[in-house]
Amino acid sequence: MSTQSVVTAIRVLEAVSDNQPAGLSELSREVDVPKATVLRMLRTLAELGWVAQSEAQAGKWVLTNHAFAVASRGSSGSVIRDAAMGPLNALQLDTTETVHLAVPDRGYMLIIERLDTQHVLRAFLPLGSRLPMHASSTGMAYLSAADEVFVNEYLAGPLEALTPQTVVDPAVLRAMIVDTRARGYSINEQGLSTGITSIGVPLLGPGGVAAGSISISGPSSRIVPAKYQEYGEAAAGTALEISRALGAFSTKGY
Amino acid sequence: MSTQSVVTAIRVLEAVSDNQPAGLSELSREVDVPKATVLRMLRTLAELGWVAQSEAQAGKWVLTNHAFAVASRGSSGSVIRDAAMGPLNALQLDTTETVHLAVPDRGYMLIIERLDTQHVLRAFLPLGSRLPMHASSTGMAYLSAADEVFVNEYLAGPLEALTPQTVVDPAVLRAMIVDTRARGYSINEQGLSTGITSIGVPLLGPGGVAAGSISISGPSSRIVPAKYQEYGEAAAGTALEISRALGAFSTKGY
DNA sequence: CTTCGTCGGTTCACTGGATGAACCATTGGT
DNA sequence: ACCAATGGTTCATCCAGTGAACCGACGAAG
Repeated sequence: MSTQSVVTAIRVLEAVSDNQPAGLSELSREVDVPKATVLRMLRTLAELGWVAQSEAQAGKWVLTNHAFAVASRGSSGSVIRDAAMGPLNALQLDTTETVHLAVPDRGYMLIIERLDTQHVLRAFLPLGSRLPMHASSTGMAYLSAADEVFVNEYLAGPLEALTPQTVVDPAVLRAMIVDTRARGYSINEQGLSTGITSIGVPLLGPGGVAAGSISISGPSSRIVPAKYQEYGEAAAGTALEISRALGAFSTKGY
Repeated sequence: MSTQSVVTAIRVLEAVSDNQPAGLSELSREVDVPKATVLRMLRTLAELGWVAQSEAQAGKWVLTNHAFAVASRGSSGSVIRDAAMGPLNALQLDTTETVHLAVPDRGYMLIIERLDTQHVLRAFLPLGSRLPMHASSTGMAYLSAADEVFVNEYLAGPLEALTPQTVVDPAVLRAMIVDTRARGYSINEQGLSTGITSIGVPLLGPGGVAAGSISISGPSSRIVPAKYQEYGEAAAGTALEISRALGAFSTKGY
């Protein structure tokens, strides 16, 4: 509506982010705004240190680290991170498996922290990875704590299969969410990546609303069904601790 | 100069980032722009999903995770990350200590990846942390590979001491940079955090320009002088591999 | 070698979107 | 009851943002 130049600028910024080394005409097409305007936006954003011309390829634009710095410093995730790091550390040491901390972003789960296993066989989810909710244990855990409206909306949308094992049937997913609620933790067997299994538990923020989730992941050869309960309960205990720190159960309410 | 509304919007965004749950008047003062304008910016940014009103405290504004997602997805760091993860993984397994990947941002080093040690005694630098260059091994390593102009500029600025051991004398720092160049790695003994020692090596990008750095860190009780050389050389080897992957030495030139 | 299509980047007259002083309603401290 | 903050609204003024048309350069195709 208002401040359309700002809207354009941000859309340009996001377009740059999506198309990494992006050319002017390319961006102009993407955002559907005249080149002159796009260029002005890029110049302005460059002055502010958010984008820069790629040194490798003249004329191509890239995001700078500054954008990342600003976003990560202030992200609402940082509150969660502060509350979570201690307990997560303990959980990682207990289970010896990789532990993730994720927060929701528009239907995806965003990995904002990771504590690694000491095992040689280990998988990586780079910081900033976006995982579809239905294909990850963190996502399903989050959905199990999210309000019905959000869940319905999400399940109504297109659900991509990342592996042959990814569950994309809304009815089945709904049943899995119910199971997750009853059990206290979600289980994802190779739905995100072949050979990887993970266990997720939701985190609650102030007022008891879903704020994110944590997970324990590892190769399916190590994270076997016999361990699900042990890991699930360990993660649930950790999540409870974090949620409490976030003020999920404080009488102060919201 | 131009597109001042965009400038204002971004400045508001950064102000929100810096003051976490920030109030309207507070931001107005910070950015030195009338409340009405700030509010319009906030509303626009909210429409775009970059900021939101805190649920906990009405009227307070916070960054959303979406900002983080956009920035981290497109960050120029992602190119480095892709090139670095493999070699870093090997380095972590070799040394068994915590390994960091950092990129520069306006005089700070930004931690964009971390691979954890398996030791119980371990320190955390949350992902997204900003470390002053002169107080970190990653920073000094970066400076050792950066061009003179940048180094002079940085050393001319205010240099904060984070611990009693932090070196803040420009002349001493300059000597340390020379040493780092000769040695191939930087050493930081408790200059960032008491009890933590770390070894850093710069990464070079296309054209041989400094692009970031990696480090090995751990408690000073484990990272003792006797190990400096071993770790330093291991890190240097890893850095060389990453720099090569980044095209630092490709004949293709800049 | 010429032509064509694309690229990144520039120019400039027009106008509608952005601006900010002054305003209101609430809240909390004394 | 008062005062000084807060978050949020209004609206006349005007200048910043817009975008069609332009340029020179490059690469592929004829």
